[in-house]
Amino acid sequence: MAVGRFYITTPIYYVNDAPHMGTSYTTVNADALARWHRLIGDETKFLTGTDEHGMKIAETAEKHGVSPQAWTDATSARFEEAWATLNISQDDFIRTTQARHYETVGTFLTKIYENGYIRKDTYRGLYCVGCEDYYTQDQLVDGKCPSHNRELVEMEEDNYFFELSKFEDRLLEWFEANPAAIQPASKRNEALSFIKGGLKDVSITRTSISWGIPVPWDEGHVFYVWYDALINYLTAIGYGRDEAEVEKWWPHVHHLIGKEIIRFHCVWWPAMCMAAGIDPPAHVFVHGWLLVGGKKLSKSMAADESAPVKLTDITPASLVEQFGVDPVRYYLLRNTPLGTDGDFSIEGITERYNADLANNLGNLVARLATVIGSKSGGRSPEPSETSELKDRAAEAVAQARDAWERFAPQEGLEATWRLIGAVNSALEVAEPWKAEPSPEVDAVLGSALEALRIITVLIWPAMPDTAQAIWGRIGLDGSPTDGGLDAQVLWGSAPQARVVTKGDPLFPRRKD
RNA sequence: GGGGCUGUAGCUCAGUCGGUUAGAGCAAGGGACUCAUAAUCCCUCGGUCGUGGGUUCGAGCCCCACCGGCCCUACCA
Repeated sequence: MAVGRFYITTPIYYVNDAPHMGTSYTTVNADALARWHRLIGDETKFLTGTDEHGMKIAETAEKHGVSPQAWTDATSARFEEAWATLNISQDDFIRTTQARHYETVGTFLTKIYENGYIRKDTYRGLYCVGCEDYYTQDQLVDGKCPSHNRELVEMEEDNYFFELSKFEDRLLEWFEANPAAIQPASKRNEALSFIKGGLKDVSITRTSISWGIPVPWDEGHVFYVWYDALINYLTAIGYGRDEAEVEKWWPHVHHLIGKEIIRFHCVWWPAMCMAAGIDPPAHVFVHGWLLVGGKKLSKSMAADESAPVKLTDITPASLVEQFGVDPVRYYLLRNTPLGTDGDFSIEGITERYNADLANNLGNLVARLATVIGSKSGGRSPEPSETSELKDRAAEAVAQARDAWERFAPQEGLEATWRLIGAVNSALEVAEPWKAEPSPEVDAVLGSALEALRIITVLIWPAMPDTAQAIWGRIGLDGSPTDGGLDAQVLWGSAPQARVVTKGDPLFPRRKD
């Protein structure tokens, strides 16, 4: 059950890459979860942002003839725009180039340094001048740099190392004591077996680059990009600046991440927290990847039709333009359970759109409005206390609540769509369009409308615009979130005799 | 190469602790209906649970091998 407070984060996205459907997947899921928790009345903090340091950024900026800061200002803005397009409701958008982040990173890592978990050492390795980075022997292809195919040179550099190896036992204990800290279980096992395989200390600073956060106790060094990035979750709650805020939100955080960064979030990050003397994050939820199964996307989506289509080639804006924001959100949330890999295709989204949105939900809104218009004078009739739909609605609410609590938007929406099916089915049985206006007909239509009202509340976290639109059509003021879920899902709690209007189809059926 | 996750109906996915006849939605076929966006409702079809072994009274589930997909291997949700 809700603890009354909900802090959820996405990873911060690296600004060298444009926002695409992969990053959108994470962000939309986090947004819907945040919205659900706001709906049930939790004090909610939803954090996303951009990761802006590192050599690649500096290089790219130079190539464009601008300063790294100017470059990241421009690219970070693209993420904010993309999230606006997807109706993302973040409470805070963090950038690692902000002063507050420099401050928190300095405080946090100094703490680890003082606690004795950071040591200076000389890093010797094979260095690729093209990449300006080190490689290990087993990363090489034919003894050469995998991306530049050139010979590597033996080099050495003074680095600070985080003594990750000292945390093996403590991490294992933490995993043991907190079986639900990393979900799903399959991903937890993955992290666990990585730890059991033995941990090596990690190099966390560079002297060869300057676009990063300087090491407070040794000015010639900057922190390596991943080490400052993870700390953003603390920056946003004022670590080192506002202890009351930290108390309030930490460690009860929910990190939503993709499976490729398990290691950083489930091994490094908890160890870093331990080293700094704070509790590790309470919950890391790892989702899978959306895969494009070899099906060809339309020309407007892919730059080159002959090339294999990658998810990262699809921009949120192009999809939203084609389908609308809520259908895109719905598809991402509904089609694949969080935690396993899923399939992404234009055929898939079209199918969901037509079946779930146009035929089931959209058509229900339309048919109900029409029949209420002809049989109940266009005013919302009173729902029946003995309607079967009352029980079905309560059931859907309970199932949705349970599902969202478990980070399972897919199941929450499934439960909601079962209720939509029940309303369509109930109308079919009663056939109110055949009868003369009567109290019995009113009871049928009033109950169906009341169920639709509850459906509207339940879809709000996934499709806020659509929920608001239906809310208006069924004659209600304000928003489906007013007063919170418990109040809104009370059967018969809405004002009666409201004006119900039909309007244009919410989701016109698609022919493609 | 090494470490790991995964494979269930044409498609997308459930399947608890090993326990009767493996479920849902979509798609397909049939019927009903005509309020509604050719929508809706009811019924039906559809599975050698990747392959081959093993453990067990009993395996989709546990063990081994192999095959395919994917992630990590120190910058990709």
